[in-house]
Amino acid sequence: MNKVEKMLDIKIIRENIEKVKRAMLARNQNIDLDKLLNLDKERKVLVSEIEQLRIKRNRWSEEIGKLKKENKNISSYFTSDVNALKNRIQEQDKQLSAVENQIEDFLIRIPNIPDESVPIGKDAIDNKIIKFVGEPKKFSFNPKYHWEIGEKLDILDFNIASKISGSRFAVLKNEGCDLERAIISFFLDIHKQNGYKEIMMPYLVNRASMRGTGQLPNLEEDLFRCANDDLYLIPTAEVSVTNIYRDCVLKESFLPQKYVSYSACFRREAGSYGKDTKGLIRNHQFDKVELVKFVKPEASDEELESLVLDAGSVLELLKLPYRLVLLSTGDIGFSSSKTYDLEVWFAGNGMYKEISSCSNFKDFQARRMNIKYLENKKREFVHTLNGSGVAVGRTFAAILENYQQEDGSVTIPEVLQKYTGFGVINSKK
RNA sequence: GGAGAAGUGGCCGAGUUGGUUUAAGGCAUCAGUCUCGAAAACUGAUAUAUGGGAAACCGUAUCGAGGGUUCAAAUCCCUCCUUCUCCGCCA
Repeated sequence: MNKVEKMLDIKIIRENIEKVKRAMLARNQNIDLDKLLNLDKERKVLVSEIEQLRIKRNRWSEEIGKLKKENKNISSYFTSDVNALKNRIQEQDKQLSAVENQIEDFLIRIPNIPDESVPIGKDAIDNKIIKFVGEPKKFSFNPKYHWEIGEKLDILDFNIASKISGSRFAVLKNEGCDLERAIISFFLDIHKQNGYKEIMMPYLVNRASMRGTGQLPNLEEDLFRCANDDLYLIPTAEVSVTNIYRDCVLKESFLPQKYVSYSACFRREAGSYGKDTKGLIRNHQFDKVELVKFVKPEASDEELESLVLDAGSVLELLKLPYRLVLLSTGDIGFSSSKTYDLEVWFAGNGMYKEISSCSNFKDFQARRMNIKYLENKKREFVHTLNGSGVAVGRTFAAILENYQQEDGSVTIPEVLQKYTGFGVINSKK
């Protein structure tokens, strides 16, 4: 299987070398593609040499087999040539697998090619704001940060969290628990109404799954790993859900498949030491409702747009102001071809912050995972997409900040009240 | 964690003394014959990847994964994975 995956990938690079080079440049990636192509040529030569040797060997063996069946003397066939042939094949085979390993190592680290509609840019500064939805509320007082509000209401506790686990963890208490569960249920219900099937997946996955969606090998340092069992904690339900169809051939009529999945997510947040150290924004463990789609290639552009609408719909229903941003080539993730971020308004900071990331991976993940479908009796790779629908912890925080009242209480968005059973969280003090 | 059994093509299932076996047989699917039409029956086709070729076609690899023995492995040896059964332990 791995060999298949390699060769298909390299075929595309071989045939579109200039395009791939430009794409890597746009991503600020320094990958020696010429070296890769040389390895590819080397591979080709070795393969055909080995094939020639095998043809010889197979004919020879066949001959011996025939004679043996007829009980004829075969000793004359065992000349030193036969052994030489065998040894030669073994040697060449070793060389080949060394070359293939090098190619594999190259390919697995090459990111996806950005879609043509993605703005070229160095980083987040070159992202393009598409639209604003809803308007930030004007406060007659100085709005507080969500962790201040939450601790005062005794629904968040970071002291206990750091004692039990360390920094970047949160403990939810009292109505905080209700609110968290309410948000999760609300998200799931809305997305199910929009045609997504709910699924609950394992939080621990193997290496192959992480490679499939593209977290490995490059993002290893941002993953929690259980060394004894060589399992990883998922940084997003995307990993478990997208891998459902790894090594599968789907019927055309089966597509599109749309899933919604709640999960806890785990991230080491290596390299973000200074950022968002307080509150719920950047924790090692957080809840998220994820949307995942498997679609036919010609549908994926459109499916990304509808995915963005589906993610945005829950924010609109919660009446949380947000803006939609198209990420530049310098800011999109490793596996993605095109990504929109939804950034929700945080009244405390007075800024928009990411609450959902919706991506079209095209066939990038499908190639890694070998997910195909039958198109006119031919097998083609599916396209995969996913997006948060949306991050639960950040929604919790956004509600606190946007719905805070001057007296320190927080009102609950109307659509959530049937889930929480209450309309306001008051201070107990 | 301990003991045992098994993993073959879309599915079922042969193969177990290594040798014209990519793999019998059945089911399913597709096409054709027959029929007014259908069923039945009959005939034929039906894996994937990759290399060569305009094509017909030819080659190579693949019988859970990886490695080994051999001129030759689905068949022998080693490691790993998965599933099932029994025991133990815990929810």
